[in-house]
Order: sequence, then C-alpha cells, then structure tokens
Amino acid sequence: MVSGGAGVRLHLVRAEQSAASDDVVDSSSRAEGGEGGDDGDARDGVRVRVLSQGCHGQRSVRAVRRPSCGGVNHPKRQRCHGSVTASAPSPPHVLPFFAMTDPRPVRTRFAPSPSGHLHVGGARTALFCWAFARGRGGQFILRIEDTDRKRSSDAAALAFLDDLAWLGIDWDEGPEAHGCGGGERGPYRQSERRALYDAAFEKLIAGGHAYRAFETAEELDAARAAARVEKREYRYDRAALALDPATVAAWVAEGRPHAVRFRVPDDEAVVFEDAVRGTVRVEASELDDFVIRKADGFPTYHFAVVVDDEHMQVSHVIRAQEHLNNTVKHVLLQAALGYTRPVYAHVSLIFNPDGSKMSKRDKDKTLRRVVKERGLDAPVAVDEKTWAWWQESKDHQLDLDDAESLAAALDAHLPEINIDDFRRAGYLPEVMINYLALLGWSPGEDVEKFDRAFLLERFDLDRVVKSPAKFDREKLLAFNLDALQAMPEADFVAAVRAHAEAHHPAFLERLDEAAFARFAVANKERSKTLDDPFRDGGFFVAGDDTLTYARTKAVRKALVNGEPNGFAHLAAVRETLAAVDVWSVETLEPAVQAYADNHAGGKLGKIAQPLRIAVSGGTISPAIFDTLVILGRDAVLRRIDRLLAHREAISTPAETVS
RNA sequence: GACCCCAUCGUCUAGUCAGGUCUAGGACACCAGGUUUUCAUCCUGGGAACAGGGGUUCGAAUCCCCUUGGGGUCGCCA
Repeated sequence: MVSGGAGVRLHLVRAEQSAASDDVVDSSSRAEGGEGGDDGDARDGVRVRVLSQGCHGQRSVRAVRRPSCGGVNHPKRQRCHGSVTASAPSPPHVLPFFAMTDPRPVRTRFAPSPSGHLHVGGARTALFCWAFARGRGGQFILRIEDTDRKRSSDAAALAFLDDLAWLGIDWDEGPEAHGCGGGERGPYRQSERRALYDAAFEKLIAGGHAYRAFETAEELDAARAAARVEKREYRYDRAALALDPATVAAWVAEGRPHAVRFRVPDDEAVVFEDAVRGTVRVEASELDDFVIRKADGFPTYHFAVVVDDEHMQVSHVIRAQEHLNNTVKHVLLQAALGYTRPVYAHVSLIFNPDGSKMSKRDKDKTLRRVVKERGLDAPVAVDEKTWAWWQESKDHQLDLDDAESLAAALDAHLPEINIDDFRRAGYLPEVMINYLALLGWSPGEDVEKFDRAFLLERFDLDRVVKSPAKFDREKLLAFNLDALQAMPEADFVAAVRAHAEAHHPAFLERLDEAAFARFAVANKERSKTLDDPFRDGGFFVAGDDTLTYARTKAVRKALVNGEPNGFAHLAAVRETLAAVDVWSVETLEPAVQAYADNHAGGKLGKIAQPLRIAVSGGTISPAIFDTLVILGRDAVLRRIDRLLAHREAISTPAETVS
C-alpha cells in the first residue's frame, strides 16, 4: 500500500484513482519492504508503476511537451492543472501537474568523468545546468565521476575545471579550484564516497532488491558473444539469483569476487516525465538485472549517480539524451531506495557537420583512421609503451600532448571539439557561451546575441529544442567576429595581448608596448579570432633578411605590371620614406599619397601593394601605414632594399622563394 | 535486431502545447551587385524549408495514425 510521502500528492492520487491506487507508487514511499503494491491493475495485464507524472496522462509514446518545470510559478500551470480532471485515462495514472514539481530548492549538477578537457557537448550541458540553477537562485554542483579505477585521475584529468572557469561557469559546490567549490554535501569525488554507497548496497540486498552475482567479466563476455553468434538478444540469466543463500554466504565468506546486481521488477512499466521530452515510457522487462557494484567494490555509474543525486539533494537532472534510457534504471533504483526523484531533462546531442556524434573521442578516432590508412604499425611521435597501450584498445585514448604530436607528425588536422581548442584558436568565452546556448535552446523573438545575464534570466527547460543540432563553426566564427568588432579598443588590445602571452610570446619580445597596441588595433577590424593577427602576421616578427616572398600571380601583378611598374615605384618611394621627418601614420600617409598623386594618377594602391609585398612578403597585411609604423623605419627600408635586390627571382613564377 | 528519442531553408532555429493573422520569420552559409590601399570587414539585393501518405477539421507546419529517414541505448565505461 502506498503510505507516507507527500500528503497532498497522495491525497490527490487517491481522489482520482479510486480503485487502482495500489499500483500508483510514489517514489518517496517505496523505501522498504519490497514491492510497495500488490499485483495491482489487471486492465492491461501489465502493472504500471507511475513514478512521476505531468498533467498529460497520455500513454502515447510520442512525447508531450511539459509546459514548464522547476518550482517557479508559471501561468501555464493553472491551465495544465485544470485539465487533469478532464482526462483521467487508463494507466499510467495521472497525477496533477504539481505532483511532479520538485518543491525543493533548485540544485543542479554537472558530473563529468575526469578525462581531461571539457568538450563542447559537456560544456553545453554544464551551461544549461548552471543557467537553470543560477537563474532561479539555486546552486550548481560539480561532481567528479571517477568510479572507474582504470581511468586516470591526475591533475591533467581535471583540466575541465579550467575550461569551466574560463567560460565563466562557476560552481557553488564541488572540487575546490578557481575560487569555487567546497560545500557541505561532499566529498565531490565518487571515489571518496564509498561508505555512502556501501550502506545503500546493504539496504538493497537486505530488502531483496539486489543480489550478489559471481560470474566473471570474461564469462559474461563469452555469453554475450555466443548470443551474438546465435543472433539472439543477450540477457543476464539470473543464475546467481537461483543460488541458495548458504552457498552465497559461503562464497562471500571465502572472499570470492562478485558483483552486485539490481533485481529489475518483472512486468512493470516505468513512466516518467521528462521536462523537455514529455512522457517517456519503457517496460522494465526491457532491462536485465544490471550491475550496481563492480567486483572491485566500486559502484557503477548508475548506482553512484542515484545515491549522489539524493545525497546532494539534486532537484533537476539536466543531461544529454544518451542518458534517456539510463533514466529507467535510475528511476527504478530511486524507487527501491526510497529516494526522491529529481526532475529529468534530457537535451539532444550535438553532432559534427557530417552528422556523426560530436565526441571527445573524435580526436582519437581521427588519429586511428589516419594511422590505419597509412598502414602504420610502428610508433610515431610517441614512445613505444604509449603506442602499444594505445593500440591495445579503442578505449585507450592518447592524452592531448601525445595526440597533438602524433597529429603533427602525420600532418593530420585534429577536429576542434574541446573548449580549450577554441580558446587557443582565439574565441571569446562569452561568444562560446552564447553560441553553445543557441545549440539546443532559443529565447525566441529572433534573439540570437545575448550575454550571461540574459541567459540567466531567460533560460528555461521548456524552450529547449528536442532535435539534435550540428555544430556550425562558420556561425560560431561569425559571432566571434561580431563580438570582436564590438569590443572597445582597449579591451581588444588587452585580449590580444593576453593571447600573445599564452601563445605567441615572440610578438611581445619583438614589439614594445606602443607597437604592440598599434599592431592589435590595426588588426581589429580584420580579425575574426584573437589568433588572426598572429596567424597572418608572422612577418612582423620575421627577420628582415629571412622574409619569405609569396610568388603568386597577385604579387607579380603588383610588382611587374604597369609603367612604371611596382619595382620602380618602390625604388622611388623608398626615398620619400627615408626622407620623412617623423615616422608616423600622420606623416607617412600624406607623403606617399603625394607621391601617388604625382606618379601614379592618384592611385594609392599602385604604391601600397608593392610596399606591402616588400615588408610582408605577400599581399596580405593590416592597413599599410599602420604596418609600416609598427615595423619601424629601419626594417621597412631594409626590406624594400632586399626586395629590390631579389627582383629577378620574384618576377618569375614559382610558389615561394626565400 | 530490440527498445527509446527525434523530424521546418545547406546549417542553427522562430512558429507547434492554446489550428486560421504563415504566399512560413531571423541568423550563419551561399549567389549577385556595391564600398575599400591588400586580406578581412561593411552595405544592398537574391535563391533557399514545413520528409511522405492517410485521418480529424470549414481550415493543418501546428492535432492523431502509419511509413520513411536520422539518432541514442542495449558494459563489472561514464
């Protein structure tokens, strides 16, 4: 019988489901004592366990969009509530809308495994969790899911903390870093929460909800393989459940390794309300008795997640859609443990432009593909031991440094998928936030550009898009460009300087503060990323004698065509430049313009292009007078002389010549 | 294969829950012009979508069903 739990909830259940209340099981009331209800409803032969309900009682598989969620008042709720009495269909039974609203304070968590940098998908999940909680005065929790002892847990594995901090996503509770973290409900690493899990295991086993299983991983692998060969579906056969208690006790006593499995109820349907997908219904019979404790004593993900969410009082679980099916397990576990069920929201996946799932493993996959294509079997760029380990299994991923050196050695381009990749490529954190938010959420009203404050204020689960999104780098780039252009000059200079400090120190050595500032400003309107000024600006730090000339058609055209041609103009304007009093844009521009007026029909381009080639080696640079000033008179004159000295070679077609 | 989820321009999406105001809006990309000392910007204009089929309705992008397509999950990984 249903007992205890939220009074209002149960009251309404009873009021509405007179005869069949037995099979309506409140998740918070199923604590002990085995199955809470009896055989229950016979109307369709399948007992339905309603663990949560929205206002829509349809049993259709098609999702019914929930109007809102969270403990926030919403005008739509009234309407929703009002419709309840009108429906009252056959199972799953209907609870009024607010029955699924978690009345607790809003607390969300982001729970990655410690596997290095944060990838785009994880970042978006974290962002949604953060925005949802913070926008409602709640807390955002970070938790490390490190129950897999085979995975590394060193400092590098926690690199995602830096990525989060860079994005401006700060956490109220969790590992301590960047001035964030701490909290009362820790520790926030699962490997340090063993006692909590152990207590829960005992409770489940004692209650008959779980049992020890002695098959080894190898045996199970073999059974799965056999099933595959016979083209039948593999299901754990519950052999361990048939063991008599004395045998189990003896085996446990002698220390025989074993896992613990959850006993999945027979003939029940698990129905839960997803805040973005609506009603989801899965028959429990689709599941086999899944492992909740591994032989090494650690909990599996499914178990740890449920225990931790309860202990940390997580009210809303916002995660990727790949977890939608897992939710069934979690809901079952919560019911068996007597836990409160959080509100679930499964957001769609992010795909690569080619339609494949965007994954942190994509770098590794790219590398494996290239290695296979080239038929490589000996270590390249990494040591033998690492190579052997990497080859051993597709689950073994190279760490970033190794991956990058291997990519460099193979001349392969690694896809940008980590937040850190974009950081290094010169994207602004606020742009990443903005774009990420747009991937799967929209504020409506044709609004696309917004900041964190707006997100906090407007983000809600009911506007999260259900269909998967492809990651569009072009659009991200366009957003970054717009943000860069909108920056005050001083901010832009500071950002470019910070980027140089991290990635292009040579520019800071070569350019003094004033020159660097001019360099940044001169590049502002032509930069799409903070890296652009450096990528095309290598000539600024090149030696005057080692500059490389692009020997393209455009270069020859500027130098050779016309009468007088570019070389001739250069030779002449060199003297104009040498004679200028003060080396500044204000003096250079009128001087060169005057020369152009007198010798090139006023066409500044006739002079600017040859000059550009002389000082940069090609046809691409910031505005020419800025470029000259940044370089300084000596370098400019030397470069002009050098070009003139190489005029023959440069006039002949070829790719490049040094 | 079984189960679950999804389906509007090339892409991200608005519109779908409360059917008519949608000859479907915006953004990125693309194409054509224009500005500019190069590249990049910038300006103007343009093409571009309701997956298909049934049904409900006076009326369907919107509600229902089927089909098709895409994705996810089926681990002592998380």
